[in-house]
Amino acid sequence: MLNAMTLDQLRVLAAVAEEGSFSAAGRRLGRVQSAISQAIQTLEANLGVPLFDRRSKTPALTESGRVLLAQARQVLAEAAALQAQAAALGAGMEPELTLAVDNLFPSPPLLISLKALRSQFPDLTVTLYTAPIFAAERRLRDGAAHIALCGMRPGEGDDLVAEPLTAIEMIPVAAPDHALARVGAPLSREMLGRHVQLILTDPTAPADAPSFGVISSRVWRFVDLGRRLDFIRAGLGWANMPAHMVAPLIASGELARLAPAEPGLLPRRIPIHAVYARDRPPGPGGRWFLDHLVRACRG
Amino acid sequence: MLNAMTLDQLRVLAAVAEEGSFSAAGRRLGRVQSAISQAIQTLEANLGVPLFDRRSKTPALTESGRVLLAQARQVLAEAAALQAQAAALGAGMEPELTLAVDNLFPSPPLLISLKALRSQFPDLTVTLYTAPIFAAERRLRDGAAHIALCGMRPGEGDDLVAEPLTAIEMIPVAAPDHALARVGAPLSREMLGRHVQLILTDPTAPADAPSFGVISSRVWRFVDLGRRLDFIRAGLGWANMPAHMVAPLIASGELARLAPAEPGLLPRRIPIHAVYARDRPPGPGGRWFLDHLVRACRG
DNA sequence: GCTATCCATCGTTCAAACCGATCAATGGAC
DNA sequence: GTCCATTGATCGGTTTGAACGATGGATAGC
Repeated sequence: MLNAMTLDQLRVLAAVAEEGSFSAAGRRLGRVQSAISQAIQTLEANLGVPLFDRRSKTPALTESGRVLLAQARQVLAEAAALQAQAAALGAGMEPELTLAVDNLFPSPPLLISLKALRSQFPDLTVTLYTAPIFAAERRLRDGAAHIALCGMRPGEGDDLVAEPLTAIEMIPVAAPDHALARVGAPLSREMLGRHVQLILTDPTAPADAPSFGVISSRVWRFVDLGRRLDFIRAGLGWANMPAHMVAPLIASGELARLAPAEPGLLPRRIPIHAVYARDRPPGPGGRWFLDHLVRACRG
Repeated sequence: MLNAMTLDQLRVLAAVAEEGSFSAAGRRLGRVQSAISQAIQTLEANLGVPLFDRRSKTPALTESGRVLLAQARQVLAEAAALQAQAAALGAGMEPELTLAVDNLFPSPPLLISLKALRSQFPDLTVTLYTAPIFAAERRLRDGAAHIALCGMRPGEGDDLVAEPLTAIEMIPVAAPDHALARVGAPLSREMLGRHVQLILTDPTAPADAPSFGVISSRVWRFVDLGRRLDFIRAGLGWANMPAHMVAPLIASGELARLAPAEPGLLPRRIPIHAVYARDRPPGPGGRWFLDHLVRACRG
C-alpha cells in the first residue's frame, strides 16, 4: 500500500541513527538485520528521500535524514504521549479536569496547586473557567465543570458535595475622600444605603436570582473584581471587598475601611468550598488537586 | 505483536470520529466496515481503553476517546508534517538553511524576508547566526553556514560567489561634546588619530587578521554594535557607524557627524553581498530568500 | 411489523513483514 | 600483504495479520 509510513519504521529509523548500524539496531529491537534493512528501504521508498549514506561501512545519516529524523522523533514523542495518556486513563485517571473558580478566590494558592498538579500529572488536560460570583456553581450543575471552587448559597446542595476549603474575609471599603469614610462613627444601614454600592453580579444568571449583602438602594453592578476596585479607588462608591485584595491598600492609606454599626449587616466571612456533583466525584487527579489545594490554602 | 499502535489506526479513529459511524468511515477510506471495526478494536486493545460507546446505534466517543482523539490528531499532524518535509526534500529543497548575518546588516529587510520565507516554506528549518564583523564569511568557509550576508574583504573569494545586495553608508560620528565635534574645520588624519577610535573586531578571528578603516593609534575594540553606540554617546571616542543606525540620532542632535579632510580616509560605503560557496549553491529555499531580500533591500 | 442501517463476528484470501542463509565490501589486526 | 570480523544487500520460504465478504443481532424510523 502506498502512503504506508508506519510508526514502526520511524522507530527503526531512530534506532539505527542511535546505534549507528543496521545490525546493532536489529539486536536492540530483537529483529534480524535484514528486517531492519528492508524497513529502512521501504521507508526511504515511501518518503522518496535517501536517509542513509551507505558508501562507508557504517551507514551515515544524510542531511535530509538528519532533519527527517528530528521530525520523526517528534512523531514518536507525540505517539508515546498518547500511549502514556491511554495508560493513565486505563488506570482510572479522569480524561480531563475542568475547574470553575469563583472570582473571589485568591490566586496564589490556586496557582501553586495548579502548578503542582501539572508536574504531578503532566498528561492531564486541565481547563479552567473563571466564573462571576455564584456562577461557578451553575457551571457544575450544567455539567461544564467537574469541580467548582466557590461560595455556596445557603440551603442548596442536596445533589452536590461541598468540602470546606477556606474562608474569605470581607471588608467594606471606600476611597479615603468618600463621604462615608469621613464619618467617624459606625455606619448605620440608612447611611450606607444612601450611597452607591458597587456589587458583583453574574450576568449569565436568571433575572430573579436572589442577591446577598445588598444594602443600598443605588447599586452599580460589576462582573470584574479588579474593575470594581478601580471604581472604589476613584471614589465612585463603596463595596464589600475581599481582605486579601484590599489589605495592602488600606495599610498604605489608599483605601479606607468602613465600620458598619450592626455586626450582621454585611457578610464578614464568605466560606469557600470545593464543590462537585455527588454522582460525578473527582477522579484521582481531581482528588489529588483538592487535597493539595487544602494544604495550599492553609499554609 | 504487542505495542503495535499504527498511524493507520489513528487515521481510522479520526475518520470514525468525523464521520460518526464505522460504515461511513469505511466508505471514506475505501475499506469495508468490518476492517474499520477490527482496526478500532485492536486499537482499543492496544491502548487498554474503550474509545467508542456502541450501545446506541451510532457510536459515540467516550470521554477517554475524546482526549485521546485530540492527541491522535497531534500525532497525525506531526506525521503529515514529516511527509510534507520529505516531499519538499524529494523535490530538491535543501533540508535546512543556515544564514550568517553580519552585525552591520540592517534588521528591517532581514526580518521582512525571513518572515516571508517562513510563510512560503513553513517546513524549512532556518537557523541564523549573527556574526561579528567579517566573521560571517568564515562561517561560510568552515561549512557552518550556507549563505552569508556580509561585507567582502578585497581580493578574496575565488571559491565564493558574491551577489551584491546593498551598501551600507558609513558616517563618522562622535558625541556632540566630544573634542572632535567642536572642531569646525575638516578633520585631518592626525587629528583623528589623536583620539580613541571605537572599532569593531571579530574576537574569533586569528590575531594576524588585517583591519580596515583603523586610523587612530588608540583603539577600543567592540563586538557589539549597540554597545559601541553607547560608548560613543557617552563621549568616550569616535567611530565610523552605519547611517541607518545613527541618522535619527544626528537629526535629533544626540550625535555629531564628523567631517574627515581626505575623502578616502575612512570607508564611505561598505558594499554588502550575499555570499555562498561555489560548490554549494543555495537550494530553492535559499534562492527564493535571496531574491526576496534583494527586493526588500531596495524597497 | 417492516425496512434500512448499524456494528460484531467468522472463515478465507492475500500482501507484507520477518526470518535465515548467502554474498560482496569494508576496515582493522597481524 | 593476508586474514578475519563485521556490515549491509539480496533472495526464497514462512508466517503473520489485515482486508474482504457474508452473516446475524440490534436499533431507529416509518
